[in-house]
Amino acid sequence: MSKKDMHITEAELEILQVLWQHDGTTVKQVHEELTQEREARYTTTLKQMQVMYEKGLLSRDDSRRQHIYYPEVDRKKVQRKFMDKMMNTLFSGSAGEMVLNALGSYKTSPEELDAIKKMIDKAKQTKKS
Amino acid sequence: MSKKDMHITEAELEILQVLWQHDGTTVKQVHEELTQEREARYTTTLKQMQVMYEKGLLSRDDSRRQHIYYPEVDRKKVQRKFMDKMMNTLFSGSAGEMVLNALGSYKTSPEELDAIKKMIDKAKQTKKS
DNA sequence: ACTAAAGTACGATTTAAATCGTATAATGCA
DNA sequence: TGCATTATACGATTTAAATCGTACTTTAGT
Repeated sequence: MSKKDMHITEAELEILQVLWQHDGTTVKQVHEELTQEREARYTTTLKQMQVMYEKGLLSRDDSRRQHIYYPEVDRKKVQRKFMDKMMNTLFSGSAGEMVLNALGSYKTSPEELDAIKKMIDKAKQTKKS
Repeated sequence: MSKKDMHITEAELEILQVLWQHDGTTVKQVHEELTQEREARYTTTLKQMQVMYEKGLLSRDDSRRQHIYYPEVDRKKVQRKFMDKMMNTLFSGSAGEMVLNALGSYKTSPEELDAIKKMIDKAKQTKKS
């Protein structure tokens, strides 16, 4: 299965989230972050990361005893993939509806609001010219 | 399990999507819509809807032979729940990041862009006062 | 050199979701 | 009435994800 259409599970997503935030992560680190949210045995986390490694979702440096893992999938691409699915199954394919909903539901900082406005203006600009 | 924290699966979401678009739907209708996307036996769809009915996700009128199903979960609430999860596991909890990403990735109609702008202005207004 | 501590490896099990086949019931119509 | 058609009911199976226990390995400290 190509990495492009690889199915990423819930648990895998949680692990990726941790890995994306560091530059090389041990199983121990990941496990500690995960278990702040929910319970799990250490070997469960370990096994999951091993499976992800076999699938090619992660790479690792095993030259030392404590292996160091790295994400091998691009965060932006994964975000995109999940957004696509959500847009299709929950917002009838409308990005606008999704965005309106998000802005209506969550607090957003003024800086981000400005950034969004700029992005909209840019999009309109492109359309006009 | 309360409907509030009920876990909704992928397949269930697809079925809900169809039901939300009609005012009462037969298994046959749902099945026909689903199989435009992917293959499945009729009894698979039927069984899924029966399970959803038992879980309370759907209600139905079985006074006639051909049962009519209705969604019993609110679309907005389900959207919200899935967005929450996505925001947390993929956008580090930042709605702004998610919105910027969505606007950058998908085409959005000028009307919707205006609507979004209005919403931003309203949000800012609230903040100031 | 021995042992405790801290790792990884990996098969086996459990849990949950999705799929399907077969039985049965109701309906319409020749 | 009898039969083909179109439904639902539901147990059983398959598939996939997540979890865990136990065995083994490496390292550091004494």
